[in-house]
Amino acid sequence: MHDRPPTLADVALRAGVSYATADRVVNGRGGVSDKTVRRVHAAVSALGYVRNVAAANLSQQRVYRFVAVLPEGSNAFFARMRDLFEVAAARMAADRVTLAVETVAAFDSDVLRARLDLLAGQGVDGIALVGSDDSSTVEVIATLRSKGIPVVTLVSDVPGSERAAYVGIDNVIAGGTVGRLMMLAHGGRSGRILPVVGALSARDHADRLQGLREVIGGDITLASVIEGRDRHDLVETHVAEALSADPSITAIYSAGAGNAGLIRVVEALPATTPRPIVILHELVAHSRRALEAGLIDIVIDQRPEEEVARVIDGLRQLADRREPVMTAVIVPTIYVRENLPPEHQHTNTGHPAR
Amino acid sequence: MHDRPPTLADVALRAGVSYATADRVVNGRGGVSDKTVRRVHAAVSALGYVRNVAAANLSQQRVYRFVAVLPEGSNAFFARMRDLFEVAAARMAADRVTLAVETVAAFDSDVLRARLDLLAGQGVDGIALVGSDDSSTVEVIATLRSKGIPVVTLVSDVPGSERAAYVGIDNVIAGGTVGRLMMLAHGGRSGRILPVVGALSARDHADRLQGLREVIGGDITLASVIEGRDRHDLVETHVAEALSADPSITAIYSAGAGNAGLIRVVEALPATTPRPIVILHELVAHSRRALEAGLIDIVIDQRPEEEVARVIDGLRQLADRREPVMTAVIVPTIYVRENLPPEHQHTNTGHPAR
DNA sequence: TTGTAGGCGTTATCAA
DNA sequence: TTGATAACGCCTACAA
Repeated sequence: MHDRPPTLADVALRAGVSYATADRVVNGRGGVSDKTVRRVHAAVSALGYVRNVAAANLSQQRVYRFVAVLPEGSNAFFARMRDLFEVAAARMAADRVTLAVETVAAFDSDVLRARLDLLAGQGVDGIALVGSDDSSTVEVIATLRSKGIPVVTLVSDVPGSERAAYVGIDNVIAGGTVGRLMMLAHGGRSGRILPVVGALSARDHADRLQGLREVIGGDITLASVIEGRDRHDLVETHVAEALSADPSITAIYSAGAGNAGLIRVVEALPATTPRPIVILHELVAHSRRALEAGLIDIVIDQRPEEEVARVIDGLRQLADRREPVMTAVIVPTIYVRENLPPEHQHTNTGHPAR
Repeated sequence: MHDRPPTLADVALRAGVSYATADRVVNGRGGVSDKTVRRVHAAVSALGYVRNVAAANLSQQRVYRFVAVLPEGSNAFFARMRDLFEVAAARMAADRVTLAVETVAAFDSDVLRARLDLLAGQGVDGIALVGSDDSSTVEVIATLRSKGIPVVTLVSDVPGSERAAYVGIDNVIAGGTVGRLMMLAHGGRSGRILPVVGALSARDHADRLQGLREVIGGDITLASVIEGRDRHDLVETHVAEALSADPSITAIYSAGAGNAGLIRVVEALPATTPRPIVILHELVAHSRRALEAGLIDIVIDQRPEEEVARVIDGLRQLADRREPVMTAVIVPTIYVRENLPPEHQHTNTGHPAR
């Protein structure tokens, strides 16, 4: 009735071999005769043996050491992500897995490279990093992989690289989603969307814009793109100018950061005319408040909570060399005022501590 | 540099007591003098000792036995959920946790009770079940809890009960979200929403309607509610009637199941007039296809994948008597045509196998 | 090519 | 009130 799961000892017994031989077969260590191999395999499937990962790790004193490398700086989104990693790290101590969160200067691939080389020498079992497009990053990932250290790209992929997996959204899909919502919100009427990005050269922003273009149609047009460099001051002035220059604008889509500036513009708009429809990315403190205040309509979010969970799960699987289950890309989630998740406790300010 | 995490032996050594004594203190087994207790606690925090769960479970030959009880029948949503549980169960074999998925006749609390009583006698470590409102269920949960078996309610809560946690969406929030989207889609114009539910007596459906009511305003009104008993044939005829009887209807919100019927009605609508805005619940085969075909606008989904993950994680934590982290309710997710997740492999048909 | 045995960190039993 | 120690299932060094 209450039979415990079979152990390797059970398998060995049934196959009529020693424990060590059964182990050699099961773990493919070689040096076993064909006849024996078959006997052991038969016993394994007859008994339904499944290796006990916990016991295995215990015997090896296996400690998982993972590192997440995030861009440093004052970005609210990555501050949130850092929080999430740290909370997760605390929860995992009892499972003998450590997760260190590091920050490197954003967009400086030399610094990143140096840091990763260092980590490679220190017995790290897996690394998660926010990808960037340059070839230098591709190389580092290849180097790490050759040393047996799997790399998972996070938020932004490094397509040509040997990363084991990408955890993040598809930005074309995200932009397309925004497009659909814009269509819906215009309800067949004509309209003009003002697109705001950090820079058109940024891959993710460009992808989002492309997704938007693919979906909008009918009487909806695009105004010329504003590049706000993800800085709220620049976003503020440029958007304010664009709105006063072109009264036909009915909607704003901000594909990048610096949205505090955009929100200030909307807030300052005269109450006489209906404000434009506003959709932007990432649920952070200021976008949440704007949504609650009715200043903006929709926030499209890449769910950092889910991303963090997947990164950790994925790294663990890779370190265990289990079948990599690694499910598909993250689905961008749509927040309106009514389905906001409960507010979390904020720890990292996003500003460098020192 | 590469120091392994401290073990209880390290703690004992530092506290100047035997291993067994340190164990007694750490696990609160009593029978230790105050002085000693303090010494051990001091050592624990000095060294930063964290109990190694894997080793503990190994020594106890701990095998987690969880059971998920789902309503049987031809509901596509629960078929999907069953799939998800089964996939998760397979993945967990190596971690010595078994998860059996059972189905009981929907809405028959006597059958449910009998099944649960049986399980209680069989050494189950935790149960997930889809709640229903009746007092009988409240009692069973209390009984299980008194036997030390934690219960997690899933999809539908049992508020007055002693369930350890609820994993599911807040249906008022879900309805409110729909309300907001309806407002957005009408863009200030007037409109009339046709609400479709399974039954007004169903708690979740009623909650969704309430959420909707709380948000809509302006020139948006509600037509009288259709009760379709979650049957696609009834939904089909009633919705068709309502639409032809009231041409002022601009939108349909289906808070329940039986949406295949609703979709057929929309499909058959004359192409002369713009079709109504349609929002419904749960991403399943037919709602996905309708979204892709442009027959409906939005699907609001409770993310069964995430629910299953949380149930398992929660049950495990409860069984381990760790701090129950159990995060808040699931946030209903909004799908449009563009952000559909990749289609999954379908296993359970939703129809009883025999 | 095959077998033996000690150790991983914890629990629990038996002694002192 | 305290201490010693045999499991638990697996890995691995060593022996045959």
